[in-house]
Amino acid sequence: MHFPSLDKDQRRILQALRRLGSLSRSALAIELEMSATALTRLSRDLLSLGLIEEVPDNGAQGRGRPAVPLRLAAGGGYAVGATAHRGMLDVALVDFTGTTIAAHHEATDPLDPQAFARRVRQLTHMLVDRHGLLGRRMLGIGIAVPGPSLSAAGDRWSVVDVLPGWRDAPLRDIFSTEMGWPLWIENDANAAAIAEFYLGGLIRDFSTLVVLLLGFGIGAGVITDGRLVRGQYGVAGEIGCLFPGHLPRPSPLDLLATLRADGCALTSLADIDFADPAQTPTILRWLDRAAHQLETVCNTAFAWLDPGAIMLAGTLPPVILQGLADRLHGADLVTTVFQRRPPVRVSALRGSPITLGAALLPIHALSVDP
Amino acid sequence: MHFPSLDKDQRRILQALRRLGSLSRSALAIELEMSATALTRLSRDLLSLGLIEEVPDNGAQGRGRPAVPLRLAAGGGYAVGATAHRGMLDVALVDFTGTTIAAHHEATDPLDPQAFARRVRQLTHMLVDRHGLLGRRMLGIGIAVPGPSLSAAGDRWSVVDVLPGWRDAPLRDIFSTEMGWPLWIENDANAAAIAEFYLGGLIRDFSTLVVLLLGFGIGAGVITDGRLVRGQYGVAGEIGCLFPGHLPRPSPLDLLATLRADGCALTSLADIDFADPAQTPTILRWLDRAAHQLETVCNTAFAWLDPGAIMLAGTLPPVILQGLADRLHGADLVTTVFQRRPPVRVSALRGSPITLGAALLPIHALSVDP
DNA sequence: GTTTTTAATTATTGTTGTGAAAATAAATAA
DNA sequence: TTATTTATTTTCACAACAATAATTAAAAAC
Repeated sequence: MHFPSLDKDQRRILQALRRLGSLSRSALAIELEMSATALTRLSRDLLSLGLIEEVPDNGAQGRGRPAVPLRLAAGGGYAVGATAHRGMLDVALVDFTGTTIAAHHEATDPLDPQAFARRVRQLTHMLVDRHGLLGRRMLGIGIAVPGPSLSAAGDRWSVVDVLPGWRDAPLRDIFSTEMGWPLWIENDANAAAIAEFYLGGLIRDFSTLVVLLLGFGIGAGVITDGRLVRGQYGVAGEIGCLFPGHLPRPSPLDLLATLRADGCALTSLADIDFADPAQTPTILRWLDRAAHQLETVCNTAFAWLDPGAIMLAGTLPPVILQGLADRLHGADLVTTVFQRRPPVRVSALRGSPITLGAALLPIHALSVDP
Repeated sequence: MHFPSLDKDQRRILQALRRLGSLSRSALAIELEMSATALTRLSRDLLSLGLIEEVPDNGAQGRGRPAVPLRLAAGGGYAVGATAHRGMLDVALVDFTGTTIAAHHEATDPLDPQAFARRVRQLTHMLVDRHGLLGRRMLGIGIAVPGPSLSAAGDRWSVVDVLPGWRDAPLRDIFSTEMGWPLWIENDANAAAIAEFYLGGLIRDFSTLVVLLLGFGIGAGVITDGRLVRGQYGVAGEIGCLFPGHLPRPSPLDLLATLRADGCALTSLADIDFADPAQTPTILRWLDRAAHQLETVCNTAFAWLDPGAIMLAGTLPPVILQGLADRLHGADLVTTVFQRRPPVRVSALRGSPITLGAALLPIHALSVDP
């Protein structure tokens, strides 16, 4: 059922192309310290698997036979990602380069895992049909769930309890019998980290990064040396617990609550509007307070993990995330000890990093050795 | 010059034996999901390299040809570890199983890197001679330095400035030209983490752990999935920066300073004595305060890394470390969110975990793929 | 055109690793 | 003693792979 697992050298080629875009065989051979012979064979295999392709018209390059750059082939396969929120269902379809082919977003009644899996299967079939992918290689499906794993194996998940029937259910069994595709289940913040890594371009410059996901609550995804950090029992990055339960934590719901407390009649996160004069003062106050709380988070992230970048992502409007980043840039973070600017940035991904990251999980698994 | 690098499967065998002690070929074949044929070949190679050996008289086991367990061979090689402190020089010699063959501790004038390397070479030759290791396989030398790396490559180090001429010196060049052996340089807390992992028995139960090293200042070593976490620029685990510069941090020097401020005339850490009635009250107060400060450290470690264990190690008397651990056990750490007891323990290693960990670096490098 | 240059491929050859099945080893049970 | 059982080793045919050198390809320089 699984796509044949790739050789270590084949994975190295794919990862180099993912990092550097396109490279000729000879450049790859130098980059990866392999012989040209080996590279010919490996690239032939990858070409015939359809995972890479030659870049067509490549302009003049001077004397000698022109090099033919290779790049990842969009048609190398596709993958599906899905997320469950309360009352929402998100599905994304990406090609082998990670580009979004289609994204689907719908409001639903709260679904139990079985119903969720059935609906995701339906939607997948619909999207596959609509985009003419029938018969093309399905690499698998990634599902991002809010909440940490209950086991290192990732069979059961402590899903936040707004999703009825999810907590402690054997999600892996349920999903894989319901859908039959190769399956990855991952924490939503970890999925977002994967998305920022591959699609946000961080893979070009960094091997270690942290993604702060301001979503339902607040969580973090950590990648070190190109690998997700899950911890001994799968709860690494659960930074929500750093905030005492009786105090507000810097999450979107907290902003919503703050706005309501100040008399703004909002029904959902979507109503938050920085430009609304009724909201601006409250939002500014919240930004100051939330940024102050995030200082601790950033400081401890630096101290423990030394990430090359800390990305802010989540459901908040970009303006508000940028407000947090600006305040953190101005703050006295511990990076100054090492004479570095705090590398806090705002996610620039179009589309939900959670769902995109979920869709990238099957592709990520092809690139990283087990 | 390097010991021939091992096959991935050979490394898997060594790591399984390091983890599980001793296993017969057939048990190994099952454990590692290899064929008996492959295991015979691989174990023959490792036997002829002298890295493993058969366990002699193994009692009755029931019907059938008795299984011959294999184990790591002490004589498979030896490695040297060295640490520089202010006015101290520590060297340890370990065999391939990680057992200490000899340890040497001496007081010196502050040494610059060249002089340090020369002295370590001298001592190594002396210990090698004294223990009849001439001609035996020298796997390399590990050097633990206090302070973080200045680069991901680990060529230059931001060594704490009590060591004159170390900071920002090209340590790798200096040491390797001076000694000529395969060389690893590592942060002292990371070295301690390696020691706890292999010698403290944590490798049996955990793949993710944190070691809090209360040494000159306070630092941490992090291992996730059996690999050291160094971060993007090599400063992961530098948790000293979490404590504001103008306030005391929970380090041995701080305890010393606290005792002195209370009128106890101590000259060095070695004079700290919990049983001394003049010191006890101060130490108790310090323990409460230090444990409270460490709560934050432990909480953020749990939140970011989800370690299977947090080990307390360092130069403080075990009684005092145990006092910290007891207080942390009683504290309301965030692990309780996940219904777990905080797995804080005190190092049980005999000998300096820093120097032992340094000596294990060449051995660790044999086991982990690059 | 011919030469030169660089890129990529194809023999060629030898090495290495592989699992299946058969053989051997060393014990207990009958 | 002989049969049985389990562990390990050997045999063997074969696939994967790598490096060198020779070859082909496609362009620019002459």
